[in-house]
Amino acid sequence: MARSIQVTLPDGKVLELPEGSTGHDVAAAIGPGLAKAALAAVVDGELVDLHRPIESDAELRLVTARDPEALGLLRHSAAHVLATAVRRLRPGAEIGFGPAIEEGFYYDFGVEEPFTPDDLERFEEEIERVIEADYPFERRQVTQDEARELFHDDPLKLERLEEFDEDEVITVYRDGPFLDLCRGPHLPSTGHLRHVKLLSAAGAYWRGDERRQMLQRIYGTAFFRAKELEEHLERLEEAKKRDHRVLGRELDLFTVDERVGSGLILWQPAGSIIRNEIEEYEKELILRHGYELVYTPHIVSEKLFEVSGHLENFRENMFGAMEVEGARYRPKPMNCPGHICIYQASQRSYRELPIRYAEFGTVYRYERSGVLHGMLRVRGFTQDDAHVFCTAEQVPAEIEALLDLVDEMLATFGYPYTIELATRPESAMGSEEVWDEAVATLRGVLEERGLEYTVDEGGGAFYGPKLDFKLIDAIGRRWQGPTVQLDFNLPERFGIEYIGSDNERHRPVMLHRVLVGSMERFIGGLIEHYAGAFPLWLAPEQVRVLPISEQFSENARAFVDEMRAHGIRAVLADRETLGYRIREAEMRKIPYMGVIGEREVDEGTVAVRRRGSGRKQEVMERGAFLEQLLDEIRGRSLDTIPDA
RNA sequence: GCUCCGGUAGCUCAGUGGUAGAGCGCUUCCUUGGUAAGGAAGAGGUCGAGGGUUCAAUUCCCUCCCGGAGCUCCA
Repeated sequence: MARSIQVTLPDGKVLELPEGSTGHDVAAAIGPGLAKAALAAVVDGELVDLHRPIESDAELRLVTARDPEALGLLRHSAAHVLATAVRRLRPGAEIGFGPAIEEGFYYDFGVEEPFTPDDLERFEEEIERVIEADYPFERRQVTQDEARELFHDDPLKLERLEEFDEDEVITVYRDGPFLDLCRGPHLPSTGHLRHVKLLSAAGAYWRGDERRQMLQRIYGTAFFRAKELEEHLERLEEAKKRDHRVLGRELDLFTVDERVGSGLILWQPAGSIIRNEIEEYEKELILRHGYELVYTPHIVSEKLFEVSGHLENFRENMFGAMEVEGARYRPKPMNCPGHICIYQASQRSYRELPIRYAEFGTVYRYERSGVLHGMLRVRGFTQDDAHVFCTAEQVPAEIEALLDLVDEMLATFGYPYTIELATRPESAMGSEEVWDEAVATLRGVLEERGLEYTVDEGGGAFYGPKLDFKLIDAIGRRWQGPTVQLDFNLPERFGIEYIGSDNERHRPVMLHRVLVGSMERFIGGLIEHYAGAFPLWLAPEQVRVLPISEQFSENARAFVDEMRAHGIRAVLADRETLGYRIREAEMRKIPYMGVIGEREVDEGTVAVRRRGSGRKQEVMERGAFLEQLLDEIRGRSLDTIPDA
């Protein structure tokens, strides 16, 4: 007779079951509905298979499709089922890794011939068959020797096996014909899978190492409900429609030209308006916050980068040197050394601190051709860079001020955000005490403000901890936003000093910070965030005035001129039919159309049609409309963003 | 940089071993239109670049350039 064990459920209820009972038994003991819905169990905090025997008294929670763990489980199992299908159709395929990832899953295969889109379709069909067969996922613990035998035909798995420690548990999972080295856990059987979709195939290095074999990776995703999969696919479609490269061309915002070079952005007039508005806004913002504007050159003597250490640490990202009269110059990859030189142009007193230098500094970095991507990843870009020199005591106040700045700025663009605190990495410079103190300072400011944040343990740069702000865009994607970085390195290297109240030399603390990061990346992201429909203050063309027929052109032109005199970017369009012009203006995502016909001329009004609002329109006094525009522009209102 | 896919008119794309097409856009003319495409005519291409095979290459082969999906890396 087996001994019995006590299983404590989340509601505190205790079940008495025979030793070796499984999560499934627990579910069955509670009710048949749950027995059907249960997918896995959390036993003493560990997520395990539903059919894993429970050896001793334990706390247990059952996982169903509704629990947050379930989706990962589903996708991991989907990866195995994909591999099952691929192995059936391509028996020779070597299997690599196949994890669940944020949006789905992937599996890497070593194959002679890369996969084609047709292959993906065939794999999807085969996946359906594997699901229908409803193979149970069977877990088995094996010895190193057994494992080697089982995977003797799978060199990639054998390599992975070598990395196991003596006492480490090795488990394999089987679903039907397919066996994989895997920690698990999995769904009870392949029949629990539903709504699996393969999305793409591309090369990926074995273990992410470019010196190793190139595998073929298949990406897919899976959901419990058809509707969720549908929505996910729609989101992908939506993202494609918002692609800043497509909108950038359609709206004439920016271009690249191979005669200029890869990764180098040419800002067309419409894009330049957006950039200029943002720069003007930010200048106003930071001058209000006590920054001073500086300018530094684009090319700099290489010696400066020897002092700064960039030549040592950042060389592979720097453009090559050019020689002038025997001296070597480099396009600058960062602005900090220049700002430090400005700091050092005179002797500094503690009375001057904090000193905050800001520059829209254009930097050039060599990026491998394969990583370039529209405006998001380029070789030349302009940072809204600033460096704060202050005393250690001033750091908390500086961080506080920065939090205000970030908050104000991100609200202006309509981005919610999250905060990450990155702490000391393995190879850090400076003593542990200095780091601990700095991290504690950052943490203290965040906590005093009651701000939520996550900690990226060991995610700091070698020279200091940082705060990262992540933006969340209109379709829920996360983007790198503002960062603040403490720097223990450059002040040392350059020997920066100030004279304290004690008349002694002291080393100031240096903060690096960016708000938008790079104009290119930020505006690229902004194009996608707004789907090209910029709020009025940023819109390259703010109002298009449409006379109903050419006989009203003159009257309409006068109104356009009046608006222009007030700094409003208004344009007259009187060529084609009214319907045509309205369509054109909608497609150009122009915030306002002003229609002028006989009635409007007689009454001195304008029929205002707002972007995206269809036939709804409002006939307004022209002066009132103009005032409304100016208010909306001055307030940098987000009102004209269509609902995402 | 690597793997795979691609490059034909300003844009989106069709097509072929015998030097090329559509839609949109552009130009001109007609139309003077009340809320998402009025009509007609026309211009526009060294079919990414170079080399090779061939009587003949935009088409087949090679190299390079550029772009895309990823890998790795980052603002």
